[in-house]
Amino acid sequence: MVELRADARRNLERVLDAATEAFAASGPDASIDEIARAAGVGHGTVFRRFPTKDDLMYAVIERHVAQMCVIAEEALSSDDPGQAFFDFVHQVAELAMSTPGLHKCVVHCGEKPRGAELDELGQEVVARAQRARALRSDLTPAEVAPLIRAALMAAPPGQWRLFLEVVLDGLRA
Amino acid sequence: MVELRADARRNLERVLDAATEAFAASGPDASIDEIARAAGVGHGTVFRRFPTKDDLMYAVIERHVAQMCVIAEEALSSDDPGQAFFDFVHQVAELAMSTPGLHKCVVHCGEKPRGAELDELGQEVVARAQRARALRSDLTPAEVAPLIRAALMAAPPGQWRLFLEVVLDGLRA
DNA sequence: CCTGAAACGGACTGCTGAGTCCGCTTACGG
DNA sequence: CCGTAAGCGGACTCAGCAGTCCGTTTCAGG
Repeated sequence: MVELRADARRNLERVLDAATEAFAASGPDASIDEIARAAGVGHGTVFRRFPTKDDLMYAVIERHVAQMCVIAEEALSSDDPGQAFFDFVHQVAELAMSTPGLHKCVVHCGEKPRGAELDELGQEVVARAQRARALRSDLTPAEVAPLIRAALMAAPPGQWRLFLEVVLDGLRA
Repeated sequence: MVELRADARRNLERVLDAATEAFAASGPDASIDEIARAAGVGHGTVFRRFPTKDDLMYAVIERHVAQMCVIAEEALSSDDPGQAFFDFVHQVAELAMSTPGLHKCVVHCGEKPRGAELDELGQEVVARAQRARALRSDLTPAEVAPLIRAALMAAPPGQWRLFLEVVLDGLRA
């Protein structure tokens, strides 16, 4: 890809905007047709840039996932592993729940964009908190994220912070 | 519906058996074709008895939901509302998680077969426990079930009891 | 301005799954 | 054992969605 023609660049931008909006509204179920229509292009145009729907989704959520990785790395560099865990969860939840639809996409994509990296970092944050006796350790580090995610996604619109508190209370050692 | 011809009754039974198995295995995503094939009938036969897929699902899960209603009513007649709540949750969870696929169907169906009734009973169980100061009361009774359900469904196969304990610990006053 | 490569977009394919229809089959009462 | 209504089942319609193809349009450099 040397350079993008001006109209192509414009359309690419429109597609990404429309896709972001659509995925935010409908999660992974948003259809390519719907996105193309909203962007004012034919859906062939979408597929030229993103060979599959998942590729488009990766492009849309990459920024989010990367941001979460940064937060995790900050948590890992803290010298209070317990507090770091709770701060980390709150920050990531805030980010995820600002656009629940997109977060469903992150879950849907699993390891693909940088999900594996994020998982690994998150698990290390948990493991450190457990070693510091700030968290119950009968759950494995890998199990903590699904539990928290499930609680967040199950909450009615305004209530996710409360649901999160309940689960975090249950997780404390 | 006066009487059912012998072959019809036989087929109806086969369909219900196959549907139960299929829904248990795949949740609400099981297809009518798949069920009809497993039952050894054409899918037209399925639709004659159950005009829509949901109707078939209702028939399959009705027994489950009714059973849960009974458990809820027992809990309501206890004179220790706190303990009754925890016993109730454990029993319902045991029932639901014995066939997670069917439970997904129950959730999918929402109010239809007797879901509204079950919700109401469950909420009363919660409310009584809250009044007895056995449960934190910053959640509304209607919010408790979704939270617990989410935790159960998010658990890896063998771990749902642990996930349940975590959430229940978080819910205690 | 003029041309060719890049980009476009919509018609098309292929798939899956719900729900309908109707000609054929079969149970069962007389 | 026979007539008929109940029952059967698969071919069919309809809809939605991912992904492909190709004739047409448009950008941009010479």
